[in-house]
Amino acid sequence: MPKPAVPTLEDVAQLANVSTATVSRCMNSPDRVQKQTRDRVLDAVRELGYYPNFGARALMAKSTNTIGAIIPTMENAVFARGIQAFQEALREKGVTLFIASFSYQEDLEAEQIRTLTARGADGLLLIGHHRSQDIYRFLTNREIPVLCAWIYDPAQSRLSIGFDNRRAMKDLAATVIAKGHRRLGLISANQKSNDRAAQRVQGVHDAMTEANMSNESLHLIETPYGIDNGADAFHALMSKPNAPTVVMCGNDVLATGALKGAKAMGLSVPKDVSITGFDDLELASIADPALTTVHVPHREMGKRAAHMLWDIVNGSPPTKSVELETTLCLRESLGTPPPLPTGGIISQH
Amino acid sequence: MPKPAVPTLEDVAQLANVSTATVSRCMNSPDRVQKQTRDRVLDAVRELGYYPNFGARALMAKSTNTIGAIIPTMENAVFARGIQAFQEALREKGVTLFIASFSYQEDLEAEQIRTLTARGADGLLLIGHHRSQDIYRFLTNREIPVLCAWIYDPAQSRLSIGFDNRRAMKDLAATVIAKGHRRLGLISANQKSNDRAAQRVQGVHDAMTEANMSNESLHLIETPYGIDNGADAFHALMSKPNAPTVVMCGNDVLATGALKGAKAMGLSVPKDVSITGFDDLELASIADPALTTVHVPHREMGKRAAHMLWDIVNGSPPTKSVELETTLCLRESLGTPPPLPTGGIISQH
DNA sequence: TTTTTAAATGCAAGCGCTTACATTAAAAAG
DNA sequence: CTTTTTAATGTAAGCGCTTGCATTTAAAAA
Repeated sequence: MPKPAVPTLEDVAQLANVSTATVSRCMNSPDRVQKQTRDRVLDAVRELGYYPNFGARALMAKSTNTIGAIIPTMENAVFARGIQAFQEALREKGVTLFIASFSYQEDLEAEQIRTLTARGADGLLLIGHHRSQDIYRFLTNREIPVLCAWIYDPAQSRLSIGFDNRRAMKDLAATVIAKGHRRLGLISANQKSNDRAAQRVQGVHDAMTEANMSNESLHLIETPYGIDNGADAFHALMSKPNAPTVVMCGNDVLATGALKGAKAMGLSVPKDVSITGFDDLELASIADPALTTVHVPHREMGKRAAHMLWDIVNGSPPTKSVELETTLCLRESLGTPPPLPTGGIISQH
Repeated sequence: MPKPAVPTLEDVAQLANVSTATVSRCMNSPDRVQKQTRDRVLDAVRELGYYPNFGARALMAKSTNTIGAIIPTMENAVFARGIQAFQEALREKGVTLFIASFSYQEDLEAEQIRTLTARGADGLLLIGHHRSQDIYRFLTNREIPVLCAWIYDPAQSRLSIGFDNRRAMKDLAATVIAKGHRRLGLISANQKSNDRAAQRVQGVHDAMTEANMSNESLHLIETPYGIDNGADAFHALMSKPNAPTVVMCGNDVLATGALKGAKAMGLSVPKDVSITGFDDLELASIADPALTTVHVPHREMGKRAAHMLWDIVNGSPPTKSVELETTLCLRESLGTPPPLPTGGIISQH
């Protein structure tokens, strides 16, 4: 039997002619061991290519220096960007980040939470507040520090960092309404599995209520993420009688799809119909016409989330959630409603 | 001292009135224990909210059912997309995926490799072939199965799945040259830290050589990832005397930046200057004008990578690397060179 | 019914590491 | 030169789990 076995503490100890305790000390608190011995040990470590076994270490130590992030999908640039910043900030603190995604399936998220926890994550970054009581109970029992990001909901007591999706969308909708739009279309992600999406829809309702508009004048359509889905939804919306004069979208990707849909239908934006997005991805300013949207500081959120979570894990939790500012980006895709109904099959007499 | 302590195997055993061995068997090979006992144990598990400690388990078992992926950055849609597919395919096999990123810093990648290895990853997905001997030696010693993705280089013996960056770019460049272009600009990512980028540059050289063009007629500029970096690079390229008639870009994001740069300089694409990309992100078809680029099947790559790595880990490694097909996407942004030099400060007499 | 065989379970030895405590050696004090 | 103090190192007990082997129990065969 050949012996490519990975070297253990014991092997190092033997080679350096010391006890395993000493080797361990060399790795964890080098100053507690004499320089001469330390050098000998370090040499052995190098020679053997020793690297401590994480499992064994985690078994003893309370802390693993690892935190986990569980996001819906990496394919959404919004998360990719924020998590990247999150990771970079953690790295500076010497913390390893593990990322897992769950494709917007709630049970899968729960599983990932359990997995990461069992693997000794010191803390978890989650997206949004919405999840089962069960999983929150689990987290509480284990005393796993959790930070929810991409959301700020004053009504929730749980610690979070993010922005007020509802208010941000309300502001945008109010602006839209102020432009004179009265028939609104809204393309949203699935509200059930995505509380941020739900809040944005709420925001539109808020603005409409404030403008004394009935909820009937909102055409809502839910669709999965993706440019083409946005285009399809747009088409569906505009094919109805009494088509909306503006189509608001829950995010920039859907909005870009809507833009594409408009082009396909031969509608000019914003002359025939206005379109808005949310997130302010680079996509939004590249699009033609440039997308009116809401700018969200994803990177800053990721970075600050890292610091917050670190503080929580290390016993000095911030006392309250952090609300980040969003800003309206008014660009070409939003205009005043056309003088006459567009795209509708039925015209008004 | 309160006792929110997380429940262990022992606790479950006690509650169910069996030995820890039995509980362990219930979790790992349920058929080796009588139904009646099993039910009792499972009830206890549920009641206590028990979840096995991964570290302890990894200490014993050889396999952890975890694989790791180490990518340059999540912010590049190309990886986000491929990894998402990778993850989904792994999930179907019940394998957990951990993702780590290294921001194109080689030493950081090495560290992540060590970390993931120490944490018991059964296999690793890496991007490209280029990395230090040291780290390959480490991987070999540990006998960690590794699969390199996003690359297919017949010259390398190491197992990989991907496409031939060099040939794909050569084909594109040949097409460009066939259009009549003789002064080429090339915006590339850093070649040193990114062998895919280097190969693409090589591809352009190949095509030029084949067309009997001297290397001097290629203006190469390296820049970090990002739309604005692409725009800046484009500007730099076009401000030189004897500006290129076509600017090829190492990826779609840089190309989109170039497009933006062209707009800012008042150059019309492709009338005044042609631009090409690589990857065929959604961005490419949304852009105006639509980007000529190379389509890469990122999702398929991710999915197949999952199966390959799984096979490797489970002892039935494929005998050879897999080459995926790329396809040229000829769109509006590539045209014939303008009759007269454009953008250049010096005109030719 | 007794013996054989198989199935179900328990026992206990670690996996590689950390750490309280014991031991030893060296420095400081008397 | 002995005694006290301190720094450096070793000893060994687990952390929570899996698993080979021993033991018990039940079913099958004789």
